[in-house]
Amino acid sequence: MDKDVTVRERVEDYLGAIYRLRATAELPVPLSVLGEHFGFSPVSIHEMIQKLSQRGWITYYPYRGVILTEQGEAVAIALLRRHRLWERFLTDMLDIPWAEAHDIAGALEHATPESVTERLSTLLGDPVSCPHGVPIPPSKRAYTDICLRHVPVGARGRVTRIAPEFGDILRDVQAWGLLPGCQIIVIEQQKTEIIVQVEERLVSIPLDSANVIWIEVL
Amino acid sequence: MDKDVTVRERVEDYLGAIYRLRATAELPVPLSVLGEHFGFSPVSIHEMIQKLSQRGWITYYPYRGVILTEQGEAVAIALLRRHRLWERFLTDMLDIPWAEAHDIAGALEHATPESVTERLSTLLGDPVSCPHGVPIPPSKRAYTDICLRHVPVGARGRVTRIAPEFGDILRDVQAWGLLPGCQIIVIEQQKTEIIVQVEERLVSIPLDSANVIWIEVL
DNA sequence: TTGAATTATAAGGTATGCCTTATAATTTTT
DNA sequence: AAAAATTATAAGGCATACCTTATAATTCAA
Repeated sequence: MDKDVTVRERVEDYLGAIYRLRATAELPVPLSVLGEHFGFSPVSIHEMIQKLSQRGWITYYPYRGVILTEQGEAVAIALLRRHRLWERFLTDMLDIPWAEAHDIAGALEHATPESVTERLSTLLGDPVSCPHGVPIPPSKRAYTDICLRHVPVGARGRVTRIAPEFGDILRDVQAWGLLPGCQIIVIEQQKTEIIVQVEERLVSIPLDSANVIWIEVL
Repeated sequence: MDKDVTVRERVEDYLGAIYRLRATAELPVPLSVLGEHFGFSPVSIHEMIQKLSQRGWITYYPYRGVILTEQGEAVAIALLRRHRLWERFLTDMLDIPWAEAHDIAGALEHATPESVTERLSTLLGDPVSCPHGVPIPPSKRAYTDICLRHVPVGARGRVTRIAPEFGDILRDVQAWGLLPGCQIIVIEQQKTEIIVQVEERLVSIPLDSANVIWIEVL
């Protein structure tokens, strides 16, 4: 991996890698997979993961791996969008071979503000796939639910999905009566947990779990 | 000045700054001028200057200032060229205001390999000045041919190569009699095609094809 | 020529992401 | 249940460009 890279770039690269590695790896993405991808030592990966977790980009499940938070995913998706658009520009308008374009896009994507991204998309005719057919993420998220952690206190909503589902989360969700479809009200948000009203009961949900429960706010 | 910047980027920025500050400052450029430009402490500037000097980018005259070596100047000029070309791209093709374009170009310029620079220049019609009329340094490209699309009307030249060769281009080129070596005169340039005289015949060439036919102007 | 201003240098500090080595905690396999 | 493998954590290091403070060398101006 590059040696000469900015802090912000590294953060983006980590988030982007986690986003893409979801496809090939299980969820959450194990640190070992990240280590292999970057070619960094397990200790270094672990260190960086701690920081990303502290800063709210990812949720870290020790001995299991990481998943992106809503914000982390937004960063990763925006990055990927910039990447694909630059790829198209380089191949379509500058006739640069795809393999080379991929690497160059990997550098340009970190130097591209939102305004340029969207105008570039327009210039290219708003393409929906990269030169090899891989989809380009749209500029705005298509789905309308947000994860429970970010539902404001007092809001009412309906559980839409549990994702990613792993470990004991399904069992917990069932115990709490939080299956998809049921209505909830967020009562209180604390340091480590969120208090939610389900039917007539109050349930206390750890933040980690709140990260994988998705709500459509009503 | 930016805080989050790569080592290589910082080196380029120093060389670029020295190059530009020659205009306003005397020669050699005093470190105090550099310090003011970057907003860094004199000690930091001095430290960096030592390193640049050791690495052969600049010559340092203690108590006087610095001048670029031949290599250092080459780096600075190439950087400036990339900068100006990105500015033109951002303003001409993406309609981004110049002030903003300047800053964005300042980021993109560090992520742009030679190949992209030259193709970008071609795409823009090999402009010779930035959006505000400041000259764009020419590339010292080894090859002397330019692509047919940018050969001025009336000019005479010889076909040097077909690149990149793809699709049916070779067949078309043969049909037109435009094989490498043959002489041509550009008669007329239209929206979608270029009229070229080959031997005694007039040939109409689509712009797409004109992009891959390279001419040495005589 | 002498004093003031500028410039150079030395010494020590911060932050960051990477490294290695060693040990502890947990999970997985036998 | 015990052994093996994986994962986490602690401790100490490296490189880099910036910082401040303090002192030495040189230039410039009176």
